[in-house]
Amino acid sequence: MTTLNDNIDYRENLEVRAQMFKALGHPVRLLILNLVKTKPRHTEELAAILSLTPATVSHHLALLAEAGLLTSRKDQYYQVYQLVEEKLQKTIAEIVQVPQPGLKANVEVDAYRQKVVRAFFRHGRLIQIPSQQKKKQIILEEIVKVFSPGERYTEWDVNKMLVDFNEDVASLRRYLIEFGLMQRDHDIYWRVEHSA
Amino acid sequence: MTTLNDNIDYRENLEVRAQMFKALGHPVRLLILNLVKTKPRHTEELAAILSLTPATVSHHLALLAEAGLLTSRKDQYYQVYQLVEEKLQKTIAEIVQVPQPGLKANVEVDAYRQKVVRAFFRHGRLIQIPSQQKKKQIILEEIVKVFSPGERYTEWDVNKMLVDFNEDVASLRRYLIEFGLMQRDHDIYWRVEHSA
DNA sequence: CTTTCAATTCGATACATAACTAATCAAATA
DNA sequence: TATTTGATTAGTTATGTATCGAATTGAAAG
Repeated sequence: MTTLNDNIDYRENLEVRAQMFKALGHPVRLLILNLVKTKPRHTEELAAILSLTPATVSHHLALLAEAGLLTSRKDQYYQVYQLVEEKLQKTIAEIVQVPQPGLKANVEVDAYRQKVVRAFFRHGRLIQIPSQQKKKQIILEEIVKVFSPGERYTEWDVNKMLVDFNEDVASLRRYLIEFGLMQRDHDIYWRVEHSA
Repeated sequence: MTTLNDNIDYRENLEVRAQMFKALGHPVRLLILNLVKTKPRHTEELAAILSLTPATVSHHLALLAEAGLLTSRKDQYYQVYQLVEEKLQKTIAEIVQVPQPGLKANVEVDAYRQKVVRAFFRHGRLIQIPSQQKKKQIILEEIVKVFSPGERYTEWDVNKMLVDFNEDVASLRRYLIEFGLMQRDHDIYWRVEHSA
């Protein structure tokens, strides 16, 4: 189960990782990383090389340090910045990847389903049969739930159950077959089991 | 040699890479990448999942696509976005790395040296001996150039050459020895060769 | 213990970005 | 061909960022 705390951790993690990419998302900061890679350097030195003021460079260095890409130490008068090599060894994919792979995704997919369901059902009845396949698929999957797997139904049974959703039972019946959610043999209908 | 065109290419490359990191630098866009990773998805679907308007999601998708992280195709009514897996397989280091490693760095290091030199020399004379080691090092390295490697100088020779820079020849002589740029044996001085 | 000097912080300005609503576009269906 | 509908663009607002000059800080040197 996803608890409230999990979600907070998850969001924060996400922020931290976005922050790291944001730190990398400026040409000056990429230059700084490359300059610091050859050897540790101090603020004024970088400012002279980059033709920027120390104030501006200090700002960029702070962002890089906050993202954990640089560390700094005092040397004589100077604040010397050094690259944290390990941070650069991961692939983009490793950082982008969210911790909970399956779980979260399933919860989220429901959001779209629910939106479609809410749009087409009112008080348990189907306002209108959607013309678009993706939406049709979703509302048919909802409707087919009233049929028990394994049980057999006559066409009259089916009609009686479908009319609760919409007057156009003929279309609904046809679509349920067409989308592979039900099958028929002459007058006998049954719900199709779907594999995961 | 670095030509003007090289520098333009280099800058543009830099911009492109910064742009790619910038595209990754937002929590919503990281979520989108993760959602699209499981399967291709369309704008409206993502909007529903993320509780954002289609317009906003469209904006994020455009940034990700421009960075080459997503491709899209039309499917029925929908614009379906798909992950470009290869783009995520590189390490941060590979992307941060500038094309010209040695060359550029050397040119840039000079910027700081030149700033220091300009600050302490006027009309070829040393205004003042810097107290800070890093700066002292730089100006001494400049001064020592007047001595030819391999040649021998008496203290009187040395003084005569150093007085052109500054009256305080005693200090200059002492520092040149101290910083390992020259060596002496009694009255004979010579310039020290440095290895690369 | 005062002075020096690089680094940082502050304040201001110009520019960029994220979010929404509303308008427009373009493709698929009827 | 007209209509539907998802996607995008345009317009707007609030927030965030990059840059500089000036003021402040704090550590090292005399």
